[in-house]
Amino acid sequence: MTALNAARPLIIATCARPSPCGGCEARKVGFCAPLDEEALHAVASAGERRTFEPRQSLFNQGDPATHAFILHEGTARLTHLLPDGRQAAVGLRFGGDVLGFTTEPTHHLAAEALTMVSACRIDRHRLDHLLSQHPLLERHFLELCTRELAATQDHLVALGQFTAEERVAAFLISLIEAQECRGQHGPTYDVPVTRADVGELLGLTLETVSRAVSAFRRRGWLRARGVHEIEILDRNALASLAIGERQEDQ
Amino acid sequence: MTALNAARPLIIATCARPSPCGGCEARKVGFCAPLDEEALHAVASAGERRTFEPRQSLFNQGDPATHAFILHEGTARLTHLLPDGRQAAVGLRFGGDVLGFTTEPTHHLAAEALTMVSACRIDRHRLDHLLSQHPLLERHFLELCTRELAATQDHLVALGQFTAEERVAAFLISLIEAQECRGQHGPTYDVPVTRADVGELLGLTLETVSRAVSAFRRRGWLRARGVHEIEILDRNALASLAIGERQEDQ
DNA sequence: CGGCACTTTGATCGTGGTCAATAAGTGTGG
DNA sequence: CCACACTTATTGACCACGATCAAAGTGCCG
Repeated sequence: MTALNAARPLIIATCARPSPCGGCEARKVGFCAPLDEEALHAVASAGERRTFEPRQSLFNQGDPATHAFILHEGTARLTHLLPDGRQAAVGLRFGGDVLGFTTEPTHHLAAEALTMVSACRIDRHRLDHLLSQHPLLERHFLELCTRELAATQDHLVALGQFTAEERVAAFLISLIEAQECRGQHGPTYDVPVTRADVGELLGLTLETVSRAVSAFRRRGWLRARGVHEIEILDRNALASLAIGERQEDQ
Repeated sequence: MTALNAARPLIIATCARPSPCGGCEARKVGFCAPLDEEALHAVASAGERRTFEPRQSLFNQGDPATHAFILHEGTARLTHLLPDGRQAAVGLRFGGDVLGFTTEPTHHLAAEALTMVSACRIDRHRLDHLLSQHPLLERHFLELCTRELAATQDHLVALGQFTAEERVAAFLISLIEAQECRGQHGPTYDVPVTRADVGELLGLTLETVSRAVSAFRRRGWLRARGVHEIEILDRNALASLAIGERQEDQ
């Protein structure tokens, strides 16, 4: 058993990562981070800026995959609907992430805004062309995709092996980390999703999610500040659950 | 509810896909498919061919990610070990797939051979260099990564929403499809994994996997031919479970 | 204030986990 | 070739975690 693995919580969330370079807001994170001027301009002019209301969909499952989206502001989630009506959420996406970039002719997932979202909608063919024109851009896409894959694999491990409380803890920790990556610090974080949304992300019912949060609150690990805001009181306790160290204590 | 979604089973398996081009065996599928002569030669000479016994590991969780592997022959699996000893499997990988290609300094997953495996081990820096030299190669990597992501998302949906029998059915169907992609046809397929392995892939115990297979056998959906070989008798029944149409019938 | 969506909590049930015993393969050496 | 050890698979009995069903409770917006 190779014990010393750098354990990390499930990441439903942060695929794009911050980069040290400064400049305009949109460039600090993810997609726009290390691109040269030319590529940046090419992408901006090839795409079309759009905004979406909360719960509005960027694209639906089954839609022809004619466009990809680059998320600038806000939070979105990717969902999959099963033939019998069950719905699963595959992850959350934030500023800097790319959505709907697929090799298949139709979107296999739907993308839905959770908050106000501003995104750049770009034609797939034009994007492919841009990728072959700008090696840096293509490299950047490969890196984003690799990270997104790693995050999805973490999520998969969590759904395969974690208990309900571990999953909820992992969700909270990765939500926090996503916000810290984007400059939101302090013990208070906002939770832009309902209990039902969290349930769909974690393969749990909304009641089970609620019970887990209540249990954390009862143990003094967190406190509710308004409905969609939480204050973390014992991050270590949550983090320990979130990486899959079984709780021996109470 | 956009009903007409092209439903597909969970794919723990096939990321590389066959390509129409002929030529040497290694080129028919996945990694080596559409590469130009030059890139192909460059990769072959930069990497080092290695073979692995069943249950031998290509790399371990926590190892420095100094090399990536291109799988030529055989089946491998990617696993993650939790601090408390629980183990999860993230997927199976076959000929043409790339393993251990990560942006992080260490491998977060382990890769283990299930059958005899022949793979090409290549230094990460040299690979990065090759990628920037050969746009076709980089494009190919991006495509593989995108497919692997889609497969992992399917897997995730299955672990989030499927019952035990649905998961096992989905596993069998995707195993079959992976073999058909690689030229193995006929109603008989081999299952290069133990019940415990399947359990780790599906977030189930080995007993539950065994019960599901027994149930399928009892219903006349399949028959065991030797230990690691099954004959599919009613593929439609399995496929229906595998895409998440709830079984009304017994 | 009413209406509505979301959350919390409780009671009960069922799927799948756990523990255990047996059976069936698989490989090794006598 | 069989005996033996060992791994893997099957099946059963029981139990627990989380789903389901149900009913308050809470916050938000018109």
